[in-house]
Amino acid sequence: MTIDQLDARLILLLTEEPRLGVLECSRRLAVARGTVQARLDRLVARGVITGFGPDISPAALGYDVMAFVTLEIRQISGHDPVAHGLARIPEVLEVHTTSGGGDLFCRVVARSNADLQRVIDLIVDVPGVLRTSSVIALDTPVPYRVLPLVADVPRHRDH
Amino acid sequence: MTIDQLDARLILLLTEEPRLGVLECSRRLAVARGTVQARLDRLVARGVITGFGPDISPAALGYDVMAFVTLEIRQISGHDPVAHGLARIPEVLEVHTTSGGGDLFCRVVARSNADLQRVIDLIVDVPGVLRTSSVIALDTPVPYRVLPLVADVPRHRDH
DNA sequence: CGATCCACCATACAGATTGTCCAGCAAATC
DNA sequence: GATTTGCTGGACAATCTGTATGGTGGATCG
Repeated sequence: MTIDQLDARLILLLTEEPRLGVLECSRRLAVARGTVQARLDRLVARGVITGFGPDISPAALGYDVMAFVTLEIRQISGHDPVAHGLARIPEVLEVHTTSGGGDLFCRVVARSNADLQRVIDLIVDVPGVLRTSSVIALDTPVPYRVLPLVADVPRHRDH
Repeated sequence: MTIDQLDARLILLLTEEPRLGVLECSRRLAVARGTVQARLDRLVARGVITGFGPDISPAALGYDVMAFVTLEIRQISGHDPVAHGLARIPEVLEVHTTSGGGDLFCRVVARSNADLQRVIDLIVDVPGVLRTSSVIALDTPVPYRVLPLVADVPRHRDH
């Protein structure tokens, strides 16, 4: 279940210039348009490409502070209800359960350091949350990326 | 520096159905095509929309294991060289410097738990890295999202 | 108050792109 | 050897894009 070189090149191309249409891609990749179309459909069907949504910068919306929060939760309450409660907080951008056991881990944003306190208070108010410990991200030397993984396609013959 | 309701509706629409063209958007939002075009341009220019790249699922590429790694680094070496070294590892998806001080925080993926060990070894080999502690993400009850922030646009009159 | 600026609407037109279908081929599969 | 799969190259109508125009109402400013 891997992707081949053409897939990788297509993904790379689209990542660098997302506005490209199928036709233009086919020209750049020197393959037939139908091929690009088929590959794209296949990548989406396989779940490799999960979407083409616009990428939004929370910072540009005024959410300048980003932090990672580890939650200790009450064991008996289980992960799900807590995760549900967290999902209702817009500033909570993602939530993961961790290997630790009774812990959840989440990424949050806030408009300022003071605002972060408000957000953390919201989190603490979620039933089942016992304690939180947060770490503020000051800088992001390597922003989220996946391309290196994609570019790293050797001669896996697929299928 | 906020966005108004129309911007928000446009972003929401595009997130839900990214393949929509400008024209179709204008129909759905009941505004003129030129307006949508102008809004989109403005959002991109302002940095609110940072791109339209395809979203890739590492899991679909065979990277089933995701983990968060906290790095303790040698103070004198500084953040940057270390971050640089980390950036060379494809499995390192993002790196943040944290409020702690001598710490870096990163998200990594791997093909398996055993493979994670390999990745961590790569990280430890980066000059300046003293120690690592990693937490494996078992599940992701709330996948990364930004829409709630966008949807949360009251009557901020912009400008 | 009148002039001006700005965002938006409505419309237009040429050129390009999309969705779709078809036939021919080559390599891999059974 | 027969079949399936993936790619090519071509073709079509319908649609969309880039770009431009003029007109309108609201807000700002001297």
